[in-house]
Amino acid sequence: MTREIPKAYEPQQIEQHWARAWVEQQLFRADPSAPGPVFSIVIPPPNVTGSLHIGHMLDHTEIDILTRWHRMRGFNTLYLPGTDHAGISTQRVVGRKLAEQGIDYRTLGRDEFERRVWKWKEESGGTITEQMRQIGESCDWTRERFTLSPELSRAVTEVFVRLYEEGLIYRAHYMVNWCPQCQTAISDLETIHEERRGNLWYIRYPVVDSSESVVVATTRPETMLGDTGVAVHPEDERYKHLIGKRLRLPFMNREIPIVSDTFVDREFGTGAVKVTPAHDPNDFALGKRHNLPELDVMTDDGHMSAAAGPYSGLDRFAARKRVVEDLQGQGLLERVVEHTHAVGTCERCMTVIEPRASNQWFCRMKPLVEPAIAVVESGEIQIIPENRRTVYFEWMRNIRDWCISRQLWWGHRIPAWHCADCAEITVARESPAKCATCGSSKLQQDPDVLDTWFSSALWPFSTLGWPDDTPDLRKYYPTSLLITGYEIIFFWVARMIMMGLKFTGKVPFHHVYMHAIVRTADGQKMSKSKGTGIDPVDINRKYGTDAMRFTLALMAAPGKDLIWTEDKIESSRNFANKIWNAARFLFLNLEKFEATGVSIEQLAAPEIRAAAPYSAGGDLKLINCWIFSRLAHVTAQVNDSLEQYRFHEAAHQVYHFFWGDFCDWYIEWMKPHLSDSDRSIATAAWRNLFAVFDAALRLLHPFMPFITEELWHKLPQRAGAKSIALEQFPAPQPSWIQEPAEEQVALLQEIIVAARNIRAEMKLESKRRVAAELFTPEEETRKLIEANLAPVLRLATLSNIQFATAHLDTASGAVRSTPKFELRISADEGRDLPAEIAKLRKERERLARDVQSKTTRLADQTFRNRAPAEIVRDLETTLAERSAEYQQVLARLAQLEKNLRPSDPGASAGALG
RNA sequence: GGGCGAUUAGCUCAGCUGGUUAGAGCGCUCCCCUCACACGGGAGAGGUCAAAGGUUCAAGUCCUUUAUCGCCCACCA
Repeated sequence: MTREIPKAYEPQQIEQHWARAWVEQQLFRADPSAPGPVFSIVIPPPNVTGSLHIGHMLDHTEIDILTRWHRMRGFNTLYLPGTDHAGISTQRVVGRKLAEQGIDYRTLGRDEFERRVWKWKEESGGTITEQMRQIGESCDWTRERFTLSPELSRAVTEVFVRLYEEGLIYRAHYMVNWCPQCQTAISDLETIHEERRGNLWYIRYPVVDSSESVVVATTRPETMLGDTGVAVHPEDERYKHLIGKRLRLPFMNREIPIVSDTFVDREFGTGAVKVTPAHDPNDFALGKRHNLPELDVMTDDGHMSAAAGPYSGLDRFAARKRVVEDLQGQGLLERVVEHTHAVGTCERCMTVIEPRASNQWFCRMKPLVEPAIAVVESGEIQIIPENRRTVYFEWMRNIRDWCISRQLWWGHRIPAWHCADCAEITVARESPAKCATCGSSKLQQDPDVLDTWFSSALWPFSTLGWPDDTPDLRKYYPTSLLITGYEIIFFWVARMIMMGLKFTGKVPFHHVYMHAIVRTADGQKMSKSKGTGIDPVDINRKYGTDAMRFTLALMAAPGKDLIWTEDKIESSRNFANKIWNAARFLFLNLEKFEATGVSIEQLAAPEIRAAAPYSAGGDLKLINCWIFSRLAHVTAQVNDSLEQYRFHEAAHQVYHFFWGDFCDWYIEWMKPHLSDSDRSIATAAWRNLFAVFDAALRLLHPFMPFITEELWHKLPQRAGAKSIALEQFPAPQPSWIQEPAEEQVALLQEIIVAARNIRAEMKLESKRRVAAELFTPEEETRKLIEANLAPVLRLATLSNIQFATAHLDTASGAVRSTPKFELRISADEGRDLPAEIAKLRKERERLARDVQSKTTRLADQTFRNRAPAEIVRDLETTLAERSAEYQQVLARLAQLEKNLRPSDPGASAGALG
């Protein structure tokens, strides 16, 4: 048999092959009738027109790790993929495309435009899901969903109608955030407040039939054209006498009243505030209280309307400039003061939003909030990390009604019809034939569509077939977990909880894991618009998907933002290469072994499949006990870490197990035995090696699905099996954990490292075997070393070890010691005495400090009285050990210094004296 | 204006419920292209845990204050 395995891991073809195979075989198709506990998760649906960026990769990686991990542990697992129609975002993208072709989308008309967007969706909407397939996410593609599909639209309509019937959805004339660029209302959450430097203009309004005047301060002088009043505080002595009088509004020749309202802050500006009910939320409320008329002086696209008189037709910012100039010209501008204040901008296009009173649909939130708070308080929904709960509660308790209508064409059309005859509204699931109030058939559907987040709020149950009672819904709802970024806790998470409780009576998920944000090296948030996004597909081509996944996992400590740098993925790429080469070692040597006449069938014996350890004798027994014990430990730790969403811990654990324990120690230790002339030993060694490797691959699989799948299929014992993804995650027996074996191997490792350390210091030729002497205070230790002499000698490159009966000195060689042993390598040439002395001195200082502090500590009566007895006892033991070590070091140092420079006054021993 | 978080090795970060000598990756130094891997092996150097107080027998870990830097929320013109 020939196995051609390239020297370096080349992920490209392998990944593509498996990505395709997994989808084609429908490997991850969920079966609601299958047994096992349920693990279900719905994807946070990305924008259909988007493409994956590294930020997506983080939650997709986390989701996929957990999904694969659960699946391998026997859960009935569903990972449901899908996309969001992303109203404003998509409409803007397509609008821009059309504009590039010289087409103004408005001239196409609504139906045609919608057709174009659907076409666009068909053409490019697959990008993101194709990327997901490429990176091997283990979703059930047969259950892919789209928020604007007929099925999900049906759920949206159902929810809207029910909420309307309960009076939770209403239509009202109210202040909204208007984006003049997108020409639609947007919600509070979709506006971004930016601190901007501006001015506070002080404008004088003359009092009618009087020589007096009132000065108001404003940041937006152009809105004065829409002023319908001026307000002062009722207790303000400066203005008390003017309350009820009228002012003449410059330019507009309109008389407006002075009203009193406690809302006014006497300290700010002049204590008199102009009131523009149509263009400011506070003024809107104030205007309502005082029956001031609304006067909208702007158009949908942010220009001054006919109501703005002489300024009609001007852009709002041009109008501001002109108004200020004209005020100045008429001597009505008192003064101008610099003033920084928060300006609301549209999150999509960054245009300054215009607060505007208009007719919109709203969803009443208060009645939905209470139960949604309760389930988080009770822990029925657990938010991780916990400190995000506060933010959630805070927002929920101060929630305001949600403006759900958008003046767009792309989205779920509001199922409401206006009657031309009686002006009443009919809300219905199906297009009604006549008006519910007057029976007229002159009905026209409301032109608005719903906020994208309205359908997103239903995602966990609409994707499973709601409002029908489907097997999927029964089996997989509530979902187990939601993983998403903390930036959408309000947009999405909170609303899903409210809607889930309202319409299914159940929470939509039990856990919410909020991950952090991926940033660039200079701390910027990754985003395409800023050009700081990194295309994961490029990264994957260069380093491999597994490397990227592993890198993200290594960085993903809960609640911490992570910074993406290229060197990190290099290190993960190297790890993949390490795995590859460990496999290469196994397979290449297996060929040689096979040549000696042992068949693969023998290796593929059932006990390997069960990963039965300890089948060999001699020193093999210890090392095998050790590696299986390590495996058991690490598996337990990985399970524990993943249980708590501590991905970084889990990733570190598998990394060090594979690279450190398995490659550096186990394989190195086992090498000679794999070709032992005693065939039973060799076979046993191979069996154990393959068993560990097999388990290690399964342990690694959730993190690095591609390379593990590829290598796993090359394992002789796995010939013909379908996929590692469907195999069992390592489930070690408790009996595999053997603390004594772990301690014993750790001690042998220490001896080997000590020897290597001396060799390095002496600059011995790397292959030259030298003799060593060893003193151990305990007979047990000596026996252990004798029993494992061959591997110790080999790994430490020693020719032999002679056991000493007394403490070792440094006279004839360099010594390394721990409380359990002292090791000396004697050499005539190559000793670096100054280096040894430097090292010992440092050791001396360290020990002196340590002994000192421990002595002081133990002398403290309060410590002895209050600390747990165990702590005191431990400390006494360590102190005894340290003191002994310290004495040894002093003695050795004295010797060395005498040898080197007997007359050197700096060579005196002992800091403690 | 509220709230949350960060400050640990040259760099990027771990360090959960306080208890031996504070860890990792990268970088750095030295040795080695040893028949899996130079995307490698071996051995090292490097930290008064932002500052000051406090709680405690014991603090990187808990509390307070300060400094610096982030983020989120917020209708005061």
